[in-house]
Amino acid sequence: MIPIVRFAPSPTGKLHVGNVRAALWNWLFARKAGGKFILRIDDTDLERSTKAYEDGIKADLAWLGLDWDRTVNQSSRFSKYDAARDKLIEAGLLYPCYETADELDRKRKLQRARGLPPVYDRAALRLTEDERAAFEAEGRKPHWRFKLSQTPVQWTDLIRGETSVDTASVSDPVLIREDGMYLYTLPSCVDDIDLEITHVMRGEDHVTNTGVQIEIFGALGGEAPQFAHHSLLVGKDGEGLSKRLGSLSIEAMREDGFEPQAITSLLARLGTSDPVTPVRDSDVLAQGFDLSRVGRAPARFDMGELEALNGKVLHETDFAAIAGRPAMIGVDENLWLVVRGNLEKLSDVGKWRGIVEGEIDPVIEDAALTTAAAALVPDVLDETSWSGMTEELKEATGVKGRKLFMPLRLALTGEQHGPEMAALFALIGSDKARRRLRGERA
RNA sequence: GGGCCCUUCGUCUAUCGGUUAGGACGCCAGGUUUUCAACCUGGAAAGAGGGGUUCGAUUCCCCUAGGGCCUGCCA
Repeated sequence: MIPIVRFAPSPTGKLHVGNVRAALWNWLFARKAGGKFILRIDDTDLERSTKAYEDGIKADLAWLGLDWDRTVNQSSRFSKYDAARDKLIEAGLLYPCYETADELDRKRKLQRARGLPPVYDRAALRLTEDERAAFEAEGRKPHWRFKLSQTPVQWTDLIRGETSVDTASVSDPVLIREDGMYLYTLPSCVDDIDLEITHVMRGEDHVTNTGVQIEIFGALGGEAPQFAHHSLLVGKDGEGLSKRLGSLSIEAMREDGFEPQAITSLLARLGTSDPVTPVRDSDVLAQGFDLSRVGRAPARFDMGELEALNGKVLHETDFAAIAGRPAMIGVDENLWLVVRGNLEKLSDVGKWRGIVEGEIDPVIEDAALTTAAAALVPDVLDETSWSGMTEELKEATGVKGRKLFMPLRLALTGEQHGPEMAALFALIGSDKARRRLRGERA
């Protein structure tokens, strides 16, 4: 049996690190096993779902290199959900309710105040024909709830092990809203059956849903897939991530200049016992992906860690792999190899290109030294010129070590840190080098 | 309030009752004829607290504390 998994975002917002971790893990799981990865767009909420968000989600996934074998929009499958609805009604497992949202809210508050769990009391089940007719005559439209078995539901979770949810402590879930719109629960089960999903991997915020959905799978006559619930990501300080999702959107990260491989390298292994390392090839991540190495505690997502990893990804990137990027315009392989080890973001390459090809204001720390150096710059520079010049300078002035090299670096690049000077020196050229060493803008 | 899950170096984690509690990232120091990166060597760094069970608990049980999630006509 080849695994078939799905990632099922609602197009009501942007993808963020939490979402993407779930998407990535599903993708890795499928990739490793030679299975299928289905992108299911959960757009049953016609009002909140937008094509723009859907396109954005697809663009983000594509950018991250997560390709899908098939894409399905729930909004085009309502007839299937209708059939499932009818089947459940016929089985007596889907019943109409007439409480308003306010009434339900009041009930819940009352239960809580009395220290009781806020579970729906099934009052609608006790409605007589006449009472129902009266509500309908009032113009009330029903919403529909699934009748839970009120017994413990058990499954072997691929991450959490033996897991159970007692559906006696859960409200009968509303499957269909008053306006006839399907909520997430039923379509998800219908599609999982219909698309022959074998494994559902999602965040642990869905654990209770899984208990409910296993009953729905049964009621629909389908076989429940295997489940794996991973812990959620939390922020650097251990707080829930939901508060600052804005800056954590994949779109924002792309705009910030992060490499997709940095994101996938971190998210694939964060929260597992595998070390986080820069991995350019996602298939390598896939081969090593193993649910038995996933921890159960919430893992911290730290932007600083991503930044560090982003640099490492760049340091190992070959020119050919990156030459086509907009930030690389005007950058040749030679320059790339010289500066890549000093990049944090790809956009930094522009700074170094400017230092080599453009003009800078030299920083003169030791004018006597740099002036002396200017006189020693050969007319034609190659990779060996630097050591020759610095050697002569050392003999002539007696200055050595950091006191010798740092003033030269500052004058020639305007920066305290940077790539190997021998290589940079040659790229800058003798003319410009002389002027910079004399403190002239060049 | 109720339910579920979680708690080992700063971070991610290993440990299936007996270990000098291991690794990775990060950090610090030294080396690599200057810096950054890379690399090499070395180093500091952890069992939330309290009770049990046991010859022996990081490991099993209970309590407390802390954190996450659920508790929607959201997904």
